[in-house]
Amino acid sequence: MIEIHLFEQLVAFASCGTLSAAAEQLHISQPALSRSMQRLEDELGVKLFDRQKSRLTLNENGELTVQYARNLLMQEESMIEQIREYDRKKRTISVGSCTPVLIPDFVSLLSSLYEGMTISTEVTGDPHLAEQLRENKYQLAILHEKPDGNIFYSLPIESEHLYVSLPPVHPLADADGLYLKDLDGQTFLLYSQIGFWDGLCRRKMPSSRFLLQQEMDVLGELVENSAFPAFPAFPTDYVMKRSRQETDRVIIPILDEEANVTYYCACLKSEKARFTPVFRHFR
Amino acid sequence: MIEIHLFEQLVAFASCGTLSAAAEQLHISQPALSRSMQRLEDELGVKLFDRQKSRLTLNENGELTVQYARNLLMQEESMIEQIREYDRKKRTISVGSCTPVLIPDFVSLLSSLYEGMTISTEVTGDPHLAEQLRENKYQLAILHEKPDGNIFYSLPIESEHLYVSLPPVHPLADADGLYLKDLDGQTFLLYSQIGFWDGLCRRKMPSSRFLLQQEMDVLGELVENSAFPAFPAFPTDYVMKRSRQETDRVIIPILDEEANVTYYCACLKSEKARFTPVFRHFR
DNA sequence: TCGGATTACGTGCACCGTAATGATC
DNA sequence: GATCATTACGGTGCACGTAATCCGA
Repeated sequence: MIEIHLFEQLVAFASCGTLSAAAEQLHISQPALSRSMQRLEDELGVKLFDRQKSRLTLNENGELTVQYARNLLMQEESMIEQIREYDRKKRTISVGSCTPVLIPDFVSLLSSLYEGMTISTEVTGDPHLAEQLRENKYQLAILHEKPDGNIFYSLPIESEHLYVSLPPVHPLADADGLYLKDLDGQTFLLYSQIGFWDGLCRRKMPSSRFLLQQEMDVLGELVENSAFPAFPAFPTDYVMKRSRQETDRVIIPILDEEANVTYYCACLKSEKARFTPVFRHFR
Repeated sequence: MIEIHLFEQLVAFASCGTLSAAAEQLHISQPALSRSMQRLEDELGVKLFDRQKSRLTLNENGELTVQYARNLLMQEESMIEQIREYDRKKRTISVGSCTPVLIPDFVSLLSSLYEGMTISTEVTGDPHLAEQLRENKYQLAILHEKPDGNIFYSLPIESEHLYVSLPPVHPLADADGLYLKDLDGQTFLLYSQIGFWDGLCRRKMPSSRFLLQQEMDVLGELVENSAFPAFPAFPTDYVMKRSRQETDRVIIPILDEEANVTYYCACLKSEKARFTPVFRHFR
């Protein structure tokens, strides 16, 4: 068995061209590297270099060995990476959600139920969330519809309604309710992490422009100080229930059928047992 | 980068079940192995074992790592083997021949032309000799016909005629020449390393039985002291020219067209330059 | 003369083995 | 008490770095 660092040093030499350069790159002395290469040849029982007294070059054996060695090193590296990844995955619960609003509560719930676990969350507008759940990219998902396929277990956990926030001076500000198509063509402030709502807005209001905001704070600021209608800007009932902010904005419900959403929490049936505490909490 | 001997030790532990047994197998002390495993966990940053104070077992990470490690070790082993093989191949010239008779001279020719090289020879009746030459199983081949395909370079080097050796009392012993079919049905002594002649005899004399002899000496002995007809038993002209043995056997030429053979020496065109000294010798 | 490889040589520390300790059956 | 793992400790070999040497452009 030949230690892998010898191959590593050989590859360094192949990349650098000289022992001195390679030694520097490896942070060892030149003689040490020289001896290592001699030892490598010795242990292989194969000459790897042409020695012209003041110049060391790889011969055919050497070139071949470098190829193999690169391969071996990559293999070991990837192996180590996968082991670490495997371990990490076991101590993290990965949640994919179509909406940002439920995340904080959901995370604190998970944290209290699964002590020591890392909870990682991702908000995505991707309609293939269920597939990613199946592929184990996520262990839990929050979806805006019940996932089909009998490999999933799911439970409705919350419902939400979409509102639009308008400035009082807006021509539609006195409506009791609005369809999205009524608003089509206007320019909106839109939170970028809005999840699946994003797709709905763009589909129903194809002529509108959306000014994406990464930061909720910035969005709030802009909402207060501009005449743009805004999504979600605390316009969904879930958020409204919780933080009744002071604002002069008019909040108008959207009448489209799709503006009424029930969120489902889902996991693979095979992991149902693991997550019963979560589901019990919502039942 | 993690040294490979740590993985080797881990695999040993997995095979043996306890540190003590593994340590014995590895010819190191138990504490040394214990520390190695701790270091492995440390360098991976991943726990590999369940420690129950007096019993060490692999956890899930450990099982996975063992799988990967076995793989890596096999890969390294095979890599080293291939490097050595590659080197060895460069210092040996491998010759495949359809006949044994030319081998001694041919080997001594090669030995004198390519000092330091190992000459390895194989006599084969396999009709796919040319293919094996193309596939680099051999660098040189001695064939009984010119190989076709313009990837080969070849030169006729010798011709040979097949004779049969009969005891004087044999009913056909006074013939001037014989066709193989005249001999069909009889039982022959046959040298097992006869190469392609073997196939010819069996094809032309399907009803005959052949008593194969591995040793030329034994064959000679049997020829002298039995009434069986024999091949080749010094019956081909090439051999006859060189060693005119004392024998009371009658040597009769075979009249079949195929009994007259020209041998070709061949190599890949791409290796022609390397072997010009050989071909020059025969030209 | 400088840059690069190898050889010579002294040293430190990494790793080993022995011994002791702890734990479990 | 036997077996097994871990910790403690002291010794040693080995690989390292520095220095010297050799060689070639």
